[in-house]
Amino acid sequence: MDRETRSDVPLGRRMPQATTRIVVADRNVITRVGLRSILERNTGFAVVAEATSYDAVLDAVDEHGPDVLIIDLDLGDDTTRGLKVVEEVTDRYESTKVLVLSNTLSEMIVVEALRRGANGYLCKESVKADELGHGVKAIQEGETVLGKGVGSLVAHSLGSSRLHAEHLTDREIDVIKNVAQGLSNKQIAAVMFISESTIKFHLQNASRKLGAHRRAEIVHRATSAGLL
Amino acid sequence: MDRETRSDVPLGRRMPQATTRIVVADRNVITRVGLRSILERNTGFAVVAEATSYDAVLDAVDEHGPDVLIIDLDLGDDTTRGLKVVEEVTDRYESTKVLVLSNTLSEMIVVEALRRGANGYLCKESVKADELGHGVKAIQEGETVLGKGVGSLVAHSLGSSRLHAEHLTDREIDVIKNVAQGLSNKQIAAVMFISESTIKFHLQNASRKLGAHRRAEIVHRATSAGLL
DNA sequence: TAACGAACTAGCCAAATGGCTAGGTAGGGG
DNA sequence: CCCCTACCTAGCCATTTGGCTAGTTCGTTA
Repeated sequence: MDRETRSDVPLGRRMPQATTRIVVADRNVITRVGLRSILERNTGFAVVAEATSYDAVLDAVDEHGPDVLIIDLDLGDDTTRGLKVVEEVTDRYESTKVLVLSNTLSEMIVVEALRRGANGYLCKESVKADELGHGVKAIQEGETVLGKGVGSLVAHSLGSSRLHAEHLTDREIDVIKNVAQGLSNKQIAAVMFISESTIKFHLQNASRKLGAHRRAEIVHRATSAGLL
Repeated sequence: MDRETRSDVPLGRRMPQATTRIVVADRNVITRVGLRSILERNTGFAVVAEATSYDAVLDAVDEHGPDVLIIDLDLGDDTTRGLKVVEEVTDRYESTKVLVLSNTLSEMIVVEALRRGANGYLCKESVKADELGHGVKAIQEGETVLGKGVGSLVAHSLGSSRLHAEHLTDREIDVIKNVAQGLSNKQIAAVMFISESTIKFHLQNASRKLGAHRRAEIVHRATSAGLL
């Protein structure tokens, strides 16, 4: 946005590479402090705000208009909200790049995050200290950064027939949650005030979407996809 | 405990509270850096070593004989190994206190960790920055520190009939893993080279131990207990 | 040695599940 | 207006499951 302004500045007097302003979003203090330490170790990076909730992320981006938002998708109870926030930020603030920093590695989540405009996806577990700085720099230069293991996941997804993993409907997720509690179809029908047939219908659809054939597998896949 | 000793020391010459030597064990760099930052913010704490694997923890404790070991139980593929490490450290090095710092909150894990000698259990998600320093100090003074939510979990476990949550056998876990993959008992029997009856036997036992009644629930509970 | 836990096997039966076909409704977007 | 999606319902039938009882073997521990 102020790219024009910058090009007006005489070369000699240009800021010695203006510092990259970063907003960090993670509900975990330890991670926030760790990120700040690692990033500010390199000069040129400044963490200008921290957020611990979805709303706080939006506020912080609104207020600071940072160059990069580093965000953990899991910032509250509503697990799918993180993806929506990514979409909102990349839609509304074109100059703000988004780097997702997750602890779980689910194909569906990665693909969805990228599809909604994320510029990078790193996995907390496997990331090295210097990869963070490099990643942020690379993202600023327009690259897309995929952490170790993430790239192959995306490739796999591209190779498989279902380009964008079909996502479960709200109703299907509700049913699966009840299945995970060990309820029978009849019991689920009772608590959801719908017919047992409908429960089976939703489970059939969920099975197809997840590529599962047994309810135990449905629960497992939905869990590891972070949908529960 | 050493209150007597202290009262012997002339007030003026007393050591300015000898620094607490800490070993941090976590496979995640960000967490390690964050912990170090937060702890060394307070004077009196020194992180003398970091470990990223079970073996490295044992080595580090061996070499440094720290006052406190802060450890994430999930340091590798073998999820139950963390508990064994806690037991080993508290058994062999009586002067080293152990503070477990986990990201998941499972009744079974908490209870097992404490039973094996852990002096504290905090949850990464909910811990506040100052709680860490306070917690380490408290542990050193012989207290047992339970983070927010952890205490009630333990209380609940004490109230319930099964004082120490029965833990699943290796075999049972193997079977459950296959169930999570969506295999039928017959298929599991085939891949494990044992009878279908034995599969059912293991699942019955696992059901009882986990308080589940359906295989989908078994998978869910085993997952959220971090056993898979 | 006796007791114990873990692993293993067998058979029975009611209930639950998976896999299918064949519908109906309401709302949104081209 | 028609198409598409989400949501809802019904019935059929083979297979799987949950829950039980009743055993054997093996290695460890008391």
